[in-house]
Amino acid sequence: MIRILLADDQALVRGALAAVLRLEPDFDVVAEVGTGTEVPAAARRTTPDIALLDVQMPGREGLDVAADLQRALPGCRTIICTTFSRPGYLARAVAAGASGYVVKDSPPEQLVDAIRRVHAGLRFVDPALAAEALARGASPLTGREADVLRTAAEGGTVADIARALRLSEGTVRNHLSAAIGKTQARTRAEAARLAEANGWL
Amino acid sequence: MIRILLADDQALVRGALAAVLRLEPDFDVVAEVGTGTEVPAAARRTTPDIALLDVQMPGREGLDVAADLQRALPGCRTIICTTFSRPGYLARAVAAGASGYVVKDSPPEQLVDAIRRVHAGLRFVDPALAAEALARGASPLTGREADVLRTAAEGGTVADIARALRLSEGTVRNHLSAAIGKTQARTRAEAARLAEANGWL
DNA sequence: TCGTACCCATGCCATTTGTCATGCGTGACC
DNA sequence: GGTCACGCATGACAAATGGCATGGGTACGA
Repeated sequence: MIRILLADDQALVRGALAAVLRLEPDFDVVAEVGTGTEVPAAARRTTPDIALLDVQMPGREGLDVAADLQRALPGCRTIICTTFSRPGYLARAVAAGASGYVVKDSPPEQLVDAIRRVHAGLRFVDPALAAEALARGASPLTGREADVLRTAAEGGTVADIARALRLSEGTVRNHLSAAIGKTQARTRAEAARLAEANGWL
Repeated sequence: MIRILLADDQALVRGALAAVLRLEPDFDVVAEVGTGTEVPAAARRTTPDIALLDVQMPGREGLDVAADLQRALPGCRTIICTTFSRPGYLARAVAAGASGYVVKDSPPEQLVDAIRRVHAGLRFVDPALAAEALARGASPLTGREADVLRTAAEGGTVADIARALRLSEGTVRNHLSAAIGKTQARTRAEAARLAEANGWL
């Protein structure tokens, strides 16, 4: 039996996924949680073989949780399962030690297939996304530029960003300017959109 | 038997939902489609009792499709099922003749319950969302303000928006200014975020 | 040790943006 | 017919923004 931990904040989706996974005779969904913070405790309690994590969850992001889980339970492999096919997310997932990456666009069989492969010690990455990631490459943004752009995405003024990040306004403008240039955008809003779409934030 | 049409662009979610609905002995999922444009044809072919529509789908939005479906197959009742609990969406769903509105956050039992109620001729709206909608009220934006704000959300400059909407730049600035005032924002980006979050776009 | 990359900051300047006042036309409503 | 809300436009002005140059500090690898 393959023991599975399921983490997704949308109860309807989580329940439905659990139902479809339980249809496989060799699958056993041993835990279902709705937040990232619950994952470590649930994993220690149920010792799953596979942790299926959504990227966006209240509390802690799936990508952060994956890294911790990797250290705490080396026997448990993680698969990231998300709505967003963003190259940057894939890169971060791999860096966090995830063994698989499945996009929610793909058919259910692909998820089942991914779980079997990862359980067998292989890796699985959505083919279309893998190609996309290779084409787009890594994030051109420096850490600070990403911080500033992330805060700018809220829609506040330069003063707001500077206050939130405890920087001078001039510095914020410089980082924004650099980010706008690197993303080939013309306004910070566009830069934020592009960076977000690529998973660079 | 309650005949159900399922429309959701995420194949994994769609498949999982179909699986969980098929567990109910009196439910029959007669059609599964991944785009809004496929819905009318599939509905005519399979004559479902209930159409379960996601809001965001490629092609046509679920809300638009709902209105058409209402006219074409009066016997088929629609339930909107979406990730987003936005008051504005609920208002538009009701206007489009939908009989139910379920948020994907809610547990699977609630969806099953909603389907049974709607099939029985009742209405069903997620309780938390209904309260939210009452509290926030309708959109304060005029049609043109919403247009401008929607275009502004792409991140372009005033000139871009003016060109896209064939308006003068001054007019665009006026609409933006009005929208910023009404949403109590301080930048157009913030106004766009707030309006989007409320489903006013 | 040097070069390089990054972070932080300051200052300057042209452009863009947000705000306001004002005007005109249209359609809805009393 | 008058009033009102709305869309569209123009003009003007203060503030915010985006480029760009410059300089200092730190960390890291050659």
